[in-house]
Amino acid sequence: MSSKSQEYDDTSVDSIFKYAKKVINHRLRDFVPEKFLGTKKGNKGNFGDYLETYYFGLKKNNESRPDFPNAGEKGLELKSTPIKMLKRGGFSAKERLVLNMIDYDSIQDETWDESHFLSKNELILLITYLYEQGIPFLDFLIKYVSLMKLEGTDREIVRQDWEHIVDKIRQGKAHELSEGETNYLGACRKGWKEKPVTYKNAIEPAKKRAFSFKQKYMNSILRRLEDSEPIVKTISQLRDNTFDNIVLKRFNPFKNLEVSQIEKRLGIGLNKKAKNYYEMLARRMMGVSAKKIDEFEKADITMKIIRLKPSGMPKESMSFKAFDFKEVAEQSWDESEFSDQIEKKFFFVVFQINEDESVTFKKSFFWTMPLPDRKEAEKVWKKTQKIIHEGVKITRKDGKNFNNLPGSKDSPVAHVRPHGQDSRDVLKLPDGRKMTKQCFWFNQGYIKEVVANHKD
DNA sequence: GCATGATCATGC
DNA sequence: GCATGATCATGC
Repeated sequence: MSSKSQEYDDTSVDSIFKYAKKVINHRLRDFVPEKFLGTKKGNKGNFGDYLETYYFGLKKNNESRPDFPNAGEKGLELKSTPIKMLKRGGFSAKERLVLNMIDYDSIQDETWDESHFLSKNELILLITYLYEQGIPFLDFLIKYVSLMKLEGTDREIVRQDWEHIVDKIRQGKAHELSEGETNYLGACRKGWKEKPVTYKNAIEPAKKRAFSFKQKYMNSILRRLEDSEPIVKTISQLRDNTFDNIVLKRFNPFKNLEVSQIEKRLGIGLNKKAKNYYEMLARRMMGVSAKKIDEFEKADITMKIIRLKPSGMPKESMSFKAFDFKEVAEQSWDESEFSDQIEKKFFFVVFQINEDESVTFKKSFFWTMPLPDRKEAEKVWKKTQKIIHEGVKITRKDGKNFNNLPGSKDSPVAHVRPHGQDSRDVLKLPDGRKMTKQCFWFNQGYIKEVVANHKD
């Protein structure tokens, strides 16, 4: 066992993954012992070698088994891959991910399910780092650590690629192989210095090749890793426009457009049934396809979707995070989560439900809650705290739970209502009883007012 | 499995 | 059409 054997359990994928994640935002230099620093130049394989040796404590070997043979069902393979920064901002995969060498002889007897390829590459621990020209590989910043499992339609297309390559080899035509004839999995040249080799059924000797995930495929993997993306991609945009204005302007072309028209214009097809449909749509309208908006994350801006009924009344109240009864009981208003949440900057994206049930984009605007309204919310919170102290009255009727926490009639601004997976999703009250999880909500009427008061 | 934002369902 | 309890879809 290696000196790193204390750090993780090499039979557990979870344990290895957890240990691996600690390298995010670090550089190899942080882990490599002093005496091994500066001995080598930026040689290609070095990043991976150093990572295996000095961080994971693995002995370099030429075995064809995965790097962690005992982890999971088929083992876990460790791979590292570079990405590069694009001039227009954002990142892309720098190169293909080279996998195992193709053995032209033995592969002819393999089936996909029993293939050496699959046994080695079904589950990969992928370490993604930022390549920068002119700096030593020891200083490349590690950006992502992810488990890359070959599954779903990707797996099927890779299988078809694999079958295609193997067929060609069985026909003795390995020398004709090119990367372009397959989709995600390519047979790339490897060991170009070496002479072409001959093999069973060969029509003529063929250059050595390895399986690889194509660069474009690695790009798609990268897209899945990047969970946030900025709205503003270049600095020049910010020279004569504020960030807020740039965001608002993005929505201009969609004003009063029906949502399917918006999708059409954006060239996308979103799942209309998803509960986050409008949130996804709003993000795409801003030119962001990642799950999170970089600037909103950094500025702690809360984006909320509002759908107005024809009457102008929001279709729903606005929910916040479920609260912990004990926390509300013990905290002061100033340290409460709700006071934190409502002091944030909000970004509202408003859609209008029309009489014919079509939905159009109406407007978007930034908003902070005025102090008098925050005072009112404070009252609701304090009332909630008082009721929790006194013991919430819970009754059951028609199979439903009812309680005496502040309702929407008790305040023009906010109320308390359940917010859980279902009625079995409960939390403990300070007195030990259990109650359906609850959260604070902005009243529909209050949101209506906020939207109506906003002049554009 | 759970947290979260969002939405559904029902009674009055 | 509102008030309120309950639940869904997604992401991690």
